[in-house]
Amino acid sequence: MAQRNKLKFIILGLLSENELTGYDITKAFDSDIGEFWSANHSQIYPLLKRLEDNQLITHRLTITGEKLEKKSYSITDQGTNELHQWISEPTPALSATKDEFILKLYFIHKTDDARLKPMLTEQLNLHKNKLTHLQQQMKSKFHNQSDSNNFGHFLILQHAIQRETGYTNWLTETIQGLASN
Amino acid sequence: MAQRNKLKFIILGLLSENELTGYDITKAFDSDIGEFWSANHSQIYPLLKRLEDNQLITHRLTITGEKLEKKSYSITDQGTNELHQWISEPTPALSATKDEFILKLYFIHKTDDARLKPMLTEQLNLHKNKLTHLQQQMKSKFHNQSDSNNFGHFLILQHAIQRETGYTNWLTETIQGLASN
DNA sequence: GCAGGCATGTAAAATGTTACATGATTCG
DNA sequence: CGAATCATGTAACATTTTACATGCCTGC
Repeated sequence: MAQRNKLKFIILGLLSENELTGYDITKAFDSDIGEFWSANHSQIYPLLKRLEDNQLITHRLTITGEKLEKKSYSITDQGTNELHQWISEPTPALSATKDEFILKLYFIHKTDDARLKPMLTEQLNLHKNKLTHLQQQMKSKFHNQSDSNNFGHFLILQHAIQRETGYTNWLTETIQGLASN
Repeated sequence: MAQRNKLKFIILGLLSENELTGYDITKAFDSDIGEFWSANHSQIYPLLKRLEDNQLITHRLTITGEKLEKKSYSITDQGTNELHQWISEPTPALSATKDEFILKLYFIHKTDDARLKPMLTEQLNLHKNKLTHLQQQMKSKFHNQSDSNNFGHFLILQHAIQRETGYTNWLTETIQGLASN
């Protein structure tokens, strides 16, 4: 009975904090949530409609300027219930971490394969950049200590920083190991 | 131009090592590759057909026992080319790590939320089990030193062990932090 | 006035999951 | 001889990505 449709709960979760438009939700995937989930606006708008049909959210219309209409969505009691039920129920499945680079690595057999060094170096740069970005986020949002009102966000940032640190260390050591051959 | 259809390359990669049936490929996702990718047989069989139509693989029929037919697939030169082209080209995108537990955590705000401890403990058990499993794999496949003919596999196992070690450490420390409140 | 961002949607295609469906072989 | 595993497929559905499509607002 693995819970599918996680996007539904992301939307409910975001709306449980603030009244938001589809556009706002789309943007959330470019920043905060983008660290650990992705979605496009073409997926979000239809889902917002469906959630409203199911009475988990409602919206009110706002006019910006002369006539630009915004739909500001908010969560209903029923939506809040479903959100908390989802959070409370077990999360038993460890879904495979789909990392294309790791996949490629799997098919490299020889220690002296010439493709190894450039591949590892490329990934090291990517993960270093991500780590820097995460550390900046941590600094700007929590000034290095947990905010008692956003504990979960603090924890996942801490976790992501720890993960990227481990990833870059592993890459660095592996590259060094190659060089000494 | 992000390369999609990674399953295609997993199949090509597996077939570049051995002649395999669809059933064998399906099983590979329960063991080795299962650590970092997933796929069902209902996705594999149609894709095998499509890859054969595109002349990247071929098959020969084998009879097991009296009449059970097996299709043993092998890679063609063209398939080998595409595989190596994929491995050689850059892997620039860092896709978001979709972890449902992390998602739930994001929507927990208070440090004293009663759901935190059971959630973290559940995940700790899952990741400890995974770590144990990975360590056993490492032992049985590489007896703690890299096999010069499966270097990539060694590296990704090493990476996965490092990742799960970090994950369990973070969970353990977070649980301890809760207890001291 | 125009470029970039705000704002909302639909369509088509690809990808992935769950369920349905069938039959053979091996081992106990 | 029956259960587990080998072996291959299709159908229906859900999810995700890419492209198409439109129009307003703000700041320069």
